[in-house]
Amino acid sequence: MDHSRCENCIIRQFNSLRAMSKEELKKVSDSKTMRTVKKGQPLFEEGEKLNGVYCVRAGVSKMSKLSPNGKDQIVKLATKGEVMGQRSVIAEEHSNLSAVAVSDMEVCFIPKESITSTLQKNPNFTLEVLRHMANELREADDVIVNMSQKTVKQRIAEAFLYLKNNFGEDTDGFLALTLSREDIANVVGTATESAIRIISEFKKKGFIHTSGKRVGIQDERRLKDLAEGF
Amino acid sequence: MDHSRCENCIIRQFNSLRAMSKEELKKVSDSKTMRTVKKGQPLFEEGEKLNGVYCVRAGVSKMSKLSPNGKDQIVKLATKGEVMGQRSVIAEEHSNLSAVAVSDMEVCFIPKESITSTLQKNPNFTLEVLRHMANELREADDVIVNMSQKTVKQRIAEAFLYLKNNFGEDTDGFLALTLSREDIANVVGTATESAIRIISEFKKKGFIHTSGKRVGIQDERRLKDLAEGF
DNA sequence: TTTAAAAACTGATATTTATCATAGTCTTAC
DNA sequence: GTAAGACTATGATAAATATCAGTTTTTAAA
Repeated sequence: MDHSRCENCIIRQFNSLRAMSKEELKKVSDSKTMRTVKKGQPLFEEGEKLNGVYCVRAGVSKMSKLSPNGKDQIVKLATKGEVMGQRSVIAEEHSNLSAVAVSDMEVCFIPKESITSTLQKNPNFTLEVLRHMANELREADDVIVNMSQKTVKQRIAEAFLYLKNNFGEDTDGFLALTLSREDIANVVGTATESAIRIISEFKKKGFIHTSGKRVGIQDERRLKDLAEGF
Repeated sequence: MDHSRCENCIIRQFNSLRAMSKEELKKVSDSKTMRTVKKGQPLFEEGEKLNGVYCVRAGVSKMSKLSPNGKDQIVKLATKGEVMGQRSVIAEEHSNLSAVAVSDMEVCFIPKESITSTLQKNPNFTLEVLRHMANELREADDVIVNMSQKTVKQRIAEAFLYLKNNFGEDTDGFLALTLSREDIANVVGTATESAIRIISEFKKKGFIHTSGKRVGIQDERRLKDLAEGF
């Protein structure tokens, strides 16, 4: 079985492409191009016109927005199954976010015609995309609330729990996805030094253990309590 | 012409209901119920199961989420044309937000069956809803970035400009939508006292003028500069 | 119109977070 | 293996924001 064909791709089950028909998938598969992206490399930039979407087969990308003062707010981490750029293609806008790989990635680029034509013809697909987007919108609402109601300490605790739940741990008990301190700061929206300070504090208190930039969770219970405000 | 019928309702042009067919609109119109909501009254609560959506004909509602510490973050102000509760109905979830009128409202309650059945049958409608939601998602991303990268002062300046652009001014030169200081604080995610202090400062500097809780914009240029970080 | 309640305001202070400076520690490319 | 550059770490300080306590003003109900 040719796993480079969308028809046979398991990843599809995680996203709205599962609502496509066999024929539609064949067309997508014929038009798509595979691409590997090394850690640190960009997939696309804020303001760029996207001619298609990126379906993530492996690895993780940060999606962020740069501010005039040089800070880069990470809005979302896109991982296996995620279709990046979908929002911009649907709204027919230039991208509102930049995407940069935070680990080596394997992605499929799907030209936007494949997507938009299926949106016109297959109501099941459209509905499936709509459901996905409804979920993303709730998640975004939650982030807004967290940003405004939780302290930096709580947000960092939450970020570590999120990383564990979504990307798991390696065999040594460290979080499988290692982010730089700067990226962690940009996820929770604080200064890099503040993030580092709080990470040190968590380590001293025995919530986590670290080795270089790697972080492992030691006391999930207390991290959770902190994140929830006890 | 009967303006209580959706077919003849102008408001429809502002939202995804414009993609409905004549027959679908008739069905919606037969199943809907009109309701007035006084300022301060709730439309629905966070966690509530919504049996339909609310189409706003007049007035404004705040959509917010309560945190354990008692703060209420306002995520969105819904106004004429907005279809409230759509996200929850599509995702088949209980509402993630509460809705409370901030001015006297007139809304139409549309049972969810009218919406979901049209979503199944009319791809144009589904696509239209999808486009709307793609826009809401970008707006939510923008709020996240503002929350984390701008100071409270900048966010309050922005809020006043937003209120002017979206709701206009009355004949006396005050913002047509008057929010309490507490609501303003909850929009920008700060303590009520902090918001009041900054509003006083804006007044002293001549950016705005006030009368009771009402606020009027005096120097839009400088407010804009402040909001953008100059 | 009076009056009680709610909302707006102000000051003092505490806490949180950012900024600047500098030192140590990892990587990575040669 | 080592040197340069990038990242992590920590201290000192400044700035932003929250909290608490109280006063004044506004609003709305009797």
